[in-house]
Amino acid sequence: MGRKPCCDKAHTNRGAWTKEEDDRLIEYIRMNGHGSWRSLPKAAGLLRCGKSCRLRWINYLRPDVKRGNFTIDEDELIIKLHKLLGNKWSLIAGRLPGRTDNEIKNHWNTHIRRRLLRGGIDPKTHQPTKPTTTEEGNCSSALTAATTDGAEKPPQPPPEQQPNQFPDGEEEHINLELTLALFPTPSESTAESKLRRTTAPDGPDEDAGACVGCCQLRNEDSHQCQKCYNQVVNLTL
DNA sequence: AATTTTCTCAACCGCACAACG
DNA sequence: GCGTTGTGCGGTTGAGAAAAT
Repeated sequence: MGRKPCCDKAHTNRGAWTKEEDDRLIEYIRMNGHGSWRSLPKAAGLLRCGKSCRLRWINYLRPDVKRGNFTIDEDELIIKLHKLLGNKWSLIAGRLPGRTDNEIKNHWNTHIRRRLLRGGIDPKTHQPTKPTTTEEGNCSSALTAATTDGAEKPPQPPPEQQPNQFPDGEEEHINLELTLALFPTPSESTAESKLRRTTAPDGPDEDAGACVGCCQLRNEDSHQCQKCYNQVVNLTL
């Protein structure tokens, strides 16, 4: 017995999508919604695996996908979120409207990671790979300093305008604007229902935090989740 | 101009997890 | 509680583009 494969590889197209396939997928989802990804390819007349359709839609065809280069601000936000969340690309993507987890993951691996290494920062721990000054050890400055393959370096704002700089070693808190859906709708993904953005004007509880491990709302004095012992991050900053 | 090397990123793969019967 | 199914996530691959020689 065992589980059926997600698709019949012998009868599915693989590799790059054609314009015709894209059009067909867009048209089908526009008319019917995606519904069950598994049954979508057949219904849409595509010789593709449901997973492949989903990926193509989410990463490329969705109308709200932002294409093009990442801005310095986006890079810095990615670094900060990565420091906080690790390789939770989908959560990081949730904080960058129009960016997909795959795009951010690629950007991290091909650009940011390398820049951090060049700047003497370990991209896994976000700590200096060797003893450095405070300034050198700052991920953001490492990012911009290491962008320097010469002319690539962007103009720097004056020090007082540098975003998210926390002198004196003060702990950095960034606005995650996270909230929890207690009663997720069926259409929401699991991760989305656990940790999703909010536009609620009143915002979350002043003392609330979210565990980066189990994604549960925590209203605890401690900075450690009592359930899974992961870090609890502030929701209000 | 031709060839080789490096880089980028779309797509695939396998696993984990939740939902359901 | 267990097995099956569907979905989503993170790691990895490989084709094509760009740069270097």
